[in-house]
Amino acid sequence: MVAVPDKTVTRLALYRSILTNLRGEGVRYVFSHEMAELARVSAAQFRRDLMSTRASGSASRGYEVAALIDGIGKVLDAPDGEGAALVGVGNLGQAVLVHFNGRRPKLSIVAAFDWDPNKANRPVHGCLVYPMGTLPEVVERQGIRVGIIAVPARAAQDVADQLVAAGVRGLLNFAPARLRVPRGVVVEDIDFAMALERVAFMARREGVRRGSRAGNGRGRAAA
Amino acid sequence: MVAVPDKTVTRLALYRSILTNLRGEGVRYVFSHEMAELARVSAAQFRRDLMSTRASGSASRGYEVAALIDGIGKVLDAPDGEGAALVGVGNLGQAVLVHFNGRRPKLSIVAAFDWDPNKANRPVHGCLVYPMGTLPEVVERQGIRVGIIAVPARAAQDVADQLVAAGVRGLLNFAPARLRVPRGVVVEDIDFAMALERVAFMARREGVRRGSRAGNGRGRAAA
DNA sequence: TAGATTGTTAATCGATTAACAATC
DNA sequence: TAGATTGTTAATCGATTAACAATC
Repeated sequence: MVAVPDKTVTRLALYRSILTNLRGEGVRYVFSHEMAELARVSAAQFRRDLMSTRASGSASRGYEVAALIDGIGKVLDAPDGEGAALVGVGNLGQAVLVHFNGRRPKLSIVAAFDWDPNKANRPVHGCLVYPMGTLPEVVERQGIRVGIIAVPARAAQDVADQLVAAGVRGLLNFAPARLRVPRGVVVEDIDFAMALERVAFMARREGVRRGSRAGNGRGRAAA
Repeated sequence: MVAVPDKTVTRLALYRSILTNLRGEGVRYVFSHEMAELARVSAAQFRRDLMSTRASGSASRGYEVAALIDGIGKVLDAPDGEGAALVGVGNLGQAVLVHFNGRRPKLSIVAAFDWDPNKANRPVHGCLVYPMGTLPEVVERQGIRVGIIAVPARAAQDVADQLVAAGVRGLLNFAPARLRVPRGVVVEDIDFAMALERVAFMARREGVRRGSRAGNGRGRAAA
């Protein structure tokens, strides 16, 4: 696996998301400056990021959308596909299932867990919900390496410990709690409150600025 | 308003989240190296970030938790508080309401909107839900400047346009769609699928690495 | 005091941008 | 062809880290 910086990974995922939408609209080719505008990066940045995917374009037609999606997949995806486990099937967990449903062929949520016995043993949004007690067995048996924590903050550390003990090496954590994990386990936090604070702050700051092009590309002009 | 880089803003929000938890546990003082471990940054980074808050510590006891929370608030918060509007009260919207509920005294969701007439005109998780048609009037009357988009992708652009037309200058967007907004409007995207892809990739990469300290601080050791 | 931590600057590191020959 | 875009390197920019005197 070639060394790809984290920020490049983030952008590649974004490019793929945009490209998948474009493909859905029937677009076959894109120029770097078109992609750059959608992704809110510079065209040079986009071209440079593509080097890690080995995808190439032509000066006359730009890049073939399908080829880019393939190329990015070769970098980002596990060759044989990968399954993730979701813990917590409340409002948030269900929203995650819906948002994720069939978005990526090589990565899907293959098992969900919940404490509520009424939710167990039936599918929710196409994913079977298991009783919480079966987590170690199910995760281990299915070789799941990625976990999604969508439980209240007070339960998050316990869930993380269980997932890690069962073999999970990457956690997507929605709970507003700092998880302690062993070295080698990756944690990515998504905290709604923090995100909203950031937006509110930046919006206020943007209001102060005199329409300069200062900043990092956010708050871009419309077409 | 002093110029604070976006990344510093992100970290300040994180520090406050951690500090609020610590205060809840009765912790009065912290050293920079303790905060740094929780926030997964270097101690120097933390001390440096604090300079923008004017908060200071003592060599013997470290920083006073309450003073730090105050100092960060002076940088991040609107002096008189601020309200946000939520559009879409499905699973995701409700999860956002619950996660956000009372977490920040100076920033709260003051109005929610939904197309479903059955949801309208009654409170959900403490927030009144208005019929979609009243959005322009309610947002304008309440002077709301921040909006949260928790609707399906196909409706996201229309909602964004409505919010912006009503005066909103910052959008937190959960829909997997690229929003086009006028210059001066800030958009922050939260895409579950992209986040999970990133975690899956980094977890796989971490597995390949030989326990070096390479990387950017993620995947830290437990105590 | 001695040991540890804070506040702050200079040095380093890495990512982004600018530039341009090669290509279509 | 002429004009525009791609692929890739060198220059720039900014953020992070290292270092250390001042402080408790």
